[in-house]
Amino acid sequence: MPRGRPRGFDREAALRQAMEVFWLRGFDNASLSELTNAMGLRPPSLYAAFGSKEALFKEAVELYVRTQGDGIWNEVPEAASAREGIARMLRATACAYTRGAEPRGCMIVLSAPQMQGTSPEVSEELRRRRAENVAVLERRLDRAVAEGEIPPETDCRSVASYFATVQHGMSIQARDGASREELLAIADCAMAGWDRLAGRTSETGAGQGEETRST
Amino acid sequence: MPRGRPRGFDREAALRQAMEVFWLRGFDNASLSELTNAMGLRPPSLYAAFGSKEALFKEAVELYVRTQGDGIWNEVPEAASAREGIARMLRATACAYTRGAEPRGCMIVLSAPQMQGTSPEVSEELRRRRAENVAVLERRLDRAVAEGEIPPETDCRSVASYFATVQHGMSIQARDGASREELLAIADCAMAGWDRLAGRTSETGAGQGEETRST
DNA sequence: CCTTATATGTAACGAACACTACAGAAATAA
DNA sequence: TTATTTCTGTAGTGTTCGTTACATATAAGG
Repeated sequence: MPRGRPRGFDREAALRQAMEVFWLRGFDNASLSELTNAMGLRPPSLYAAFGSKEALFKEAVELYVRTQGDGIWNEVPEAASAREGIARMLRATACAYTRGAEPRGCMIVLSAPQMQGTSPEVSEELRRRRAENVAVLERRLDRAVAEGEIPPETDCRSVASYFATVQHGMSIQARDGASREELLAIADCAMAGWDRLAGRTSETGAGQGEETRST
Repeated sequence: MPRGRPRGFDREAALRQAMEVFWLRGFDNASLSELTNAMGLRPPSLYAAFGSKEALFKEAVELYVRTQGDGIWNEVPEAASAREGIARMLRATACAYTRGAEPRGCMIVLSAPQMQGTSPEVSEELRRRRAENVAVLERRLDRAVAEGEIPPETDCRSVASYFATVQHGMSIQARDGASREELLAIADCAMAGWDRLAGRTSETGAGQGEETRST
């Protein structure tokens, strides 16, 4: 169906390799030669297929969110309770950040955290996605208020920011070499304040459950 | 007393300017021309006085720790209780990260968070300093156990990692534009789990105090 | 066949990077 | 004074950066 010479490489596979490089090295530290090496192609092919380094990064971020982030953030709206959703999100984070090989921590957090790199577009895109994650948490907490899981006087915005902050911090810990057990322990510590943060109206039997730290 | 031509600039003032640039932009993103511009000197003077970009950065980090970090971390060993020390550390963090102008968040966290920049030395140095902060927290918690403030079965290492994680995450939030009030609310949320994390043996009347969130 | 359209490899582009050779300037020591 | 030592400004070094011109290769449409 296409008119000219067909592409000689798998676009999706190449994008996946680019994602790994950006994830590991960040946007600015990832050089074109490093990217083309990992992707197995020459610069003109990269520019023909993706447009620019910046555009390639944006696609890589989308792929990251689609393939890596979903397993973490899907839990929040889908879980039966806000408490369970957030606890699962934190535990899934701990597992995702210590999965196998090198790239640990979150690409959205680590790719350009100074907000002062060569591309303001990239910084802003990542900030927007981080804010969206906070919003996901806040919406779930608002819903929990509406459903009577947590009391109406709960400061949903602050609580959402708090759990997002823990999740961001876990990226640094992961890059510093924290093990899965350590990250899981951190996740459990973060949940320890739930009753104080979101009252306790039983309803879901909030006092028990398996959220006590065991390590 | 010195033999040759005297230096034509204030070394400390120049180092302070360099610190600001590294703090705002990170190690790799801070270019030599940007540094020399901010410091008000030419490259040969910089290299004569500091040796290299990497050596300049290390001195800038020392200056940062000495002038910015002390106000935050001194509280931990000095406070009467571990609880008070950690709460003050988090509140001081919230204030420090929203002090006046641009550079927000922690230089130690934000300067090279990918651990994959051009200088492994720099990454390792920053990682070491982050680990030292965790150790400060853990030592204070150990002491609190010894003094009977918190129960002996407390997992001091995990609790220390947890509070360090919150502090790291606050750097990201600060760069994303969080206000002082938001960061203080996050700090209070982080402390909400204290009784669950470190038991409660009264001793310091842990149930009351001003740690309830107000915003 | 020829035309058109897209992809690829070679080989570069100008710009920015960290860094420095060199000569002159400004101080002390004799 | 002259010699010595250190700092400074000019003007570079070679390298790498992201990006692209250009010729060639490979497909479909006519």
